[in-house]
Amino acid sequence: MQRLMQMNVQVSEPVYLKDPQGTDLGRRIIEHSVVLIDELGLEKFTFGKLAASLGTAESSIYRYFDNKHRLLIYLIGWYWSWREYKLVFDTANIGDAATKLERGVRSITEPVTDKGSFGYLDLRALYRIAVSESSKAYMTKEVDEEHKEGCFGGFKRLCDRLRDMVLAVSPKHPYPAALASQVVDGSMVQRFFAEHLPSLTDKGAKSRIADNFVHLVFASVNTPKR
Amino acid sequence: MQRLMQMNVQVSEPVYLKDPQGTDLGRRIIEHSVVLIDELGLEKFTFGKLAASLGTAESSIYRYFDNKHRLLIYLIGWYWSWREYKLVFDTANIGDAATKLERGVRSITEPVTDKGSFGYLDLRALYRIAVSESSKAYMTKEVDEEHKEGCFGGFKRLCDRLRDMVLAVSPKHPYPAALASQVVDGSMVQRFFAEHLPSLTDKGAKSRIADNFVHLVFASVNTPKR
DNA sequence: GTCGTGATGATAGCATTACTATCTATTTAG
DNA sequence: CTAAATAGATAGTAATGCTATCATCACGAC
Repeated sequence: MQRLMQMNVQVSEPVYLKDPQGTDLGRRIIEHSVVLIDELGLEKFTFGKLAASLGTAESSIYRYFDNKHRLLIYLIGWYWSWREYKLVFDTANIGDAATKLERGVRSITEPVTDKGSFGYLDLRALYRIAVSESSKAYMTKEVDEEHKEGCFGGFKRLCDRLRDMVLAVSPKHPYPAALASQVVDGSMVQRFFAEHLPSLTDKGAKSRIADNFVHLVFASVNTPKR
Repeated sequence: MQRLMQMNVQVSEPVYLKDPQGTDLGRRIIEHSVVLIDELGLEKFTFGKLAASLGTAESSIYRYFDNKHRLLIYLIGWYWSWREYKLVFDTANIGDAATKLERGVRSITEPVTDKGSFGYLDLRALYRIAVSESSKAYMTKEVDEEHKEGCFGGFKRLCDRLRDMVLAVSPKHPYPAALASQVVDGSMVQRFFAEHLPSLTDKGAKSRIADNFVHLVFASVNTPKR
C-alpha cells in the first residue's frame, strides 16, 4: 500500500519552479525541510538553514521554490493529497452510505501514527507541520491569487469527497460543504488545542477527537433543518 | 453601551512592556497598528512602517511591545475580551437555557458590522484581523510558554462561557469544551473560507454562518452519546 | 524657579533574512 | 565530442528585527 500511495500521491499544481520529485536534490529538499520545519517551526525556518542542513548553497534551493511560503504550500498540498488518497482507500467498497460516512470521518480525523516514514518522507513530522502550520498556507493577503492558481486544490478535493459522503446520507443537508470543511480543518485545530491548550478541551479529549467528530457529523446529518 | 464596554474591555495579562492604554502614543500605536495590519497583512507589517505611519521612531514602539508577535497577541486578546463582553451583554437576563444558548451562539458567530469605530479603535478592521490572523497568535513554537503566561486568557474565558451554556442545556454532553472552542474558532475560519475560498462552502454560505452554527450546536446538544 | 523623572524623538549600528546574480565544475544526452 | 542541464560557490543588496545611546521636553514636587 505504501508503494501504491507513493505512485499516486503527488502535488499536481505547479507551486514549484522545478519539480522536486524529479531530482535527487529536490527530494532531499523536501525530506530535510519537513524535518527542519517540524523542529524549528515555520517562523525560524529559513532557506539558509535548510541549505546548511543539506550541505548545499541557498541558491540551489531557490531553483526549486520561489520562497518558503511556496514550499509550505507544496508540503501542505502533499499532505492533503495523501489524506485524500487514504480516505479513498479507507472507504472503498462500502455500500452503506452511513457506514461509509463514519469511516470517512474517522479516516480524516484520526492522527498519523505510522511509525515508518513514507518513502524518504517523515510522515509524522509532516502531520505535525500540517497541524501547526497549515492555516498559514492560506491565511495570507495572497490567498485569492494563489487560490486561482489552484494552490489549495488538495484541500478542496478532500473536502469535496467528505461533502459528497454527507450528501449520500442526507441529500437535503442544509450546509454539507461547510460541515465538511469544518471537520477537515477543525480536526487539525482540535489536535493543536489538545496538545498545547488542553484547558480548552475536555478530559481525555486527545484520544476522543475522532469519536467527537463522528458524533458531531451524525448529529448534524440526522437533525432536520429547523 | 459603547462607553460601558470601553471601561470593561481590556487586556489583563501584561503582554506589553508598558500599558498602551495609558499614554497618547500608546493609544496611537494600537489605533494605527490595527489599520496597518488590516491593510498590509501581518507578514508585511513591520514596526518600521508603523513608526513611519505614526511619525515617530521605531524605538519608541519597542518601549511598548517586545515585537510584533506580542502586539498581535495584545490585539487579538483585546478582540476576544470584547467578544466576551458582548456575549455577556447579549445573553443577560435570559432565563431559558436553550434560548440563552442560541443567543450566545449567534452573538459569537455573527460578524462585526458596527459602522462606528470603537473609541479610537476601528472595530471592523480589528475583526478582519481576528479572522485572518488570530490563529497565528497561538500557532507557534512558543505557545506553551505564552499559554503559561496567560496570553490566551481572553479566548479561554469566551470558550468557557459558551461551554457553560452548553452544559446548562445538556449537563451530560460528552465534549462541551471542544464543542465551544469549535464554534468560536470555526466561526472565524468559516468567515475566511466564505470570503476567500467560497468553493469550500455552500451557496449563500456567507449570510448563513450563524444559522449553521446554531443548527450544529443544537444538533450536537440534542443527540445522545452513542 | 529648579530639580528630577519619565516619556519621546533621533540617530547609529549590527546580525539575520530574503532574495538575485554570476561564474565554474560536473554530468548527461544526442 | 559538444551542448544543455544541474549543482555548487561566492558575492552582493535591501529590508528586517532588533539594541544602544543621547538629547529634549513636559511634569509635578519641593
